Amino acid sequence: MIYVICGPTGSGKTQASLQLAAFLHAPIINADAFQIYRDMNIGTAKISSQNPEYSNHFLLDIISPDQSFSVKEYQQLFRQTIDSLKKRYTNIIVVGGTGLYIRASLYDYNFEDHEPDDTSDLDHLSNQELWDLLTSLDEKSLSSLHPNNRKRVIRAISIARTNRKNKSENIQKQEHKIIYPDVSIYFINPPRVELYENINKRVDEMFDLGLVKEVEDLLVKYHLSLTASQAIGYKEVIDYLAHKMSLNECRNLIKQRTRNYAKRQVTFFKHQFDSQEFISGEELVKAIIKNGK
RNA sequence: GGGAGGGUAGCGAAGAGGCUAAACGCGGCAGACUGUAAAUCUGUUCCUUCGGGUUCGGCAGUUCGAAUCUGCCCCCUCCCA
Repeated sequence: MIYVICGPTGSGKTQASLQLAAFLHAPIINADAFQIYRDMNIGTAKISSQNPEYSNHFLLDIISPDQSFSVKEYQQLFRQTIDSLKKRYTNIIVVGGTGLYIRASLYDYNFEDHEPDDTSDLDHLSNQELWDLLTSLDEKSLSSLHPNNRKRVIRAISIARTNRKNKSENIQKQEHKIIYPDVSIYFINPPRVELYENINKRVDEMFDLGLVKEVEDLLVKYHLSLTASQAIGYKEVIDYLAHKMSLNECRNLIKQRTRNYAKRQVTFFKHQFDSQEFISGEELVKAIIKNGK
């Protein structure tokens, strides 16, 4: 049985996963795009490596912060990990807040074979010009995109011009089903006010734990990759260290962006997954334990 | 006490007689999501029974018509004393 625990940051996923892991004798697979990275600990609210449960985690601390990472790589790693863990365990827990990673891994997403090509030749084009270009290459993909969403429009163009199949064809070929037979998805969705308060509190705690120092060390040790440098809590501290804002502004900005991010996560989980919803991690754990007895 | 500049929607900030329920930004709310996803993007945001109603510090005026002009009053900031 695969137990997927999802929810916004600060909803209590980690705590719930640890309790469930103990109850179900299950390993935990991380589904968080930034806990993947080594040496990014405080800002990602990662479980401490000192915690005895740490060794029970997979897909945690597996990539160096100077490396880029993508859903496709995650999907591969996830499926390999599930396959090997299934030989040893009857239950597996998946926890994380990165909806796309979870969805791409669970569902029959099938990313194109070719690496995305260099799209720098498209940079100077206007949104409208990109849109027109995509219209000529893959008209069907237009319906799922917005002209202002450059990043996605460029991606669709890139796929269409480097692969045999374009994006819309590829998606059409999929069945949009979960590929594993035994998955249950649990969604922790706390009341908004409570969630936001918790996020604010947690950001303060991160600073108390030495977030600024962690970022300083990170910058000394690595040249952060494009993906790693996008982490909330890190990019803001980097700007603070570059004297672009005060410490207080930095702290408030992190809180702000984390709240905004949490809202986006809620939207994703609410609509992209068929899940059982709980208002807290405790409720979730209670329900599963009750069920298991 | 003298002088100058201000008070606009939750916040910041435009607007200087009609085209203004009031640009824009932030925040809030809602949404999208198939290779950067802690990313990227969209919609909405005075009230409303969708007919309309009530707004731009307050009151009183001018005007066919005022957030915009006049008078008085109340606050705020800065300069001189």
